[in-house]
Amino acid sequence: MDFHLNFQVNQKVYLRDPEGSEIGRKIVKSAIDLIHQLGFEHFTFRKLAVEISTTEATIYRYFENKHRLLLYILNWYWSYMEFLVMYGIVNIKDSREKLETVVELLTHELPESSGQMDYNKRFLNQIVISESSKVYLVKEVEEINKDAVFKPYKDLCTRIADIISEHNPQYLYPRSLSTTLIETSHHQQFFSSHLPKLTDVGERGAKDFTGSFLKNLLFKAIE
Amino acid sequence: MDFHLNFQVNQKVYLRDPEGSEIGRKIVKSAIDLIHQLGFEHFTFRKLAVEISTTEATIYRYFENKHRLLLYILNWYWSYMEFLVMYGIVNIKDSREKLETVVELLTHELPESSGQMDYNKRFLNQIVISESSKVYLVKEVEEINKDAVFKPYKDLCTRIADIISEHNPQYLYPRSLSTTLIETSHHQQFFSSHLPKLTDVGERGAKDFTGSFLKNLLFKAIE
DNA sequence: TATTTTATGATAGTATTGCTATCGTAAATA
DNA sequence: TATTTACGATAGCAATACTATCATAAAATA
Repeated sequence: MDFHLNFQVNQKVYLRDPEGSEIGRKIVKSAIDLIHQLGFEHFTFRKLAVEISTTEATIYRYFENKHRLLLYILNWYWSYMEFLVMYGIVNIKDSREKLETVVELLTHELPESSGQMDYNKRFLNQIVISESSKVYLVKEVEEINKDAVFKPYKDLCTRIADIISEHNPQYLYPRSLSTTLIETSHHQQFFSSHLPKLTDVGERGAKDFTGSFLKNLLFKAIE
Repeated sequence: MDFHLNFQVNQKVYLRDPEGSEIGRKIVKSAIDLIHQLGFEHFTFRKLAVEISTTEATIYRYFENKHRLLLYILNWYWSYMEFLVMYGIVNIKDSREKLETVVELLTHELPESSGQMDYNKRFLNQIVISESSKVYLVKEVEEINKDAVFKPYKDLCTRIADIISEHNPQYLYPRSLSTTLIETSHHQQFFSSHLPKLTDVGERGAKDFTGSFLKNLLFKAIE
């Protein structure tokens, strides 16, 4: 049996659905490669256009600007992560075990899905770690938020918060703890790799270390 | 008695010391106002030059680019915060009380220092919340780090980590918990103000809420 | 006091970025 | 077959991110 994973990204994020055409899919796929390679600040539509042998004009027909393209990529990631969380905890009865699974998912490489969505998962993971906060840490955040473009992030937050509340209905900060897990998984991984003195990573790998730290933090907070 | 608070920012951050001239001080002061007003992405040296009636060339003689100027502002903030932490816990014996003081400092407005450094503290606080991660979340982070320009952040991290270890010498992640407190104080305040559904803020103010959440998180983690 | 250094302003210029507009053509659709 | 549409090609423009040069005023030094 073969099945498709299809995450419908909010229409407000794009001008023309990139999933709907060969070139659209190439834009997103190559954008992931190029943002990973150059960093978001040095990434431009012109460079992307050269990379995939098309023109800036074509890319602008799909996305208003590079911020929206990054938002598209992150929406896809957040939706995928929510799916992985739901898929990962199905059949698990113990809420503690569910939360352990969540932390593992947040701190380890994305699985190579068998589907046709052949984004480079390692690059995507790096982008989430290094660039994701740039989509909301902008002056226009509230204006942007009106289009519900952060819904996938909020949904993921809610999903994890629900498991936290299931484990401890008395805990007062399930949503904040949920976003703290997500954001902390990013910056602890980033610091572990690039500014290790800001962490206690030692000789361990960034992902394992971050996983241990987060589990400790999480369970102490709610148990 | 009157005394000067003077934080010597690492020389690698600037080309010419802005503290050493009238126009240099005006550059930093107005940069804080303008970055707060426009957001870092929309902030440019040209706009700053117009604002203080000078030329781009003059500003470029002080700072290589706007990233370095932001780094200067944050170095000043981190040094000031380290001072406030040291000053705030002096004479306190109880390590728990010390940590409570730290969280208060991290989540509340900076005091208007009596000194001559008349940066707008409210704006500075907002900049730290919204823009600080942009100085390290860049592709060139390791190259930049070689100039020790993150030392004030690391010093602040160490200072808080030391108090954590004082309170609980067995705790395994004092530095990571320290950076998590700092970073979480930023994004929980940001989310509380702009994307409140990602938090449990309710009717409370962003700062009080974040303070409560962080204290709960911190003491559960180490006690 | 004379002289040199230094800081700034004025002006110019260049490459890149971010974005819009127009037009022709090929492919898909009606 | 007619018509819509998607894309490529090309042009262009305002803003950004710088760099360079030169004159002058002020400050430091001889």
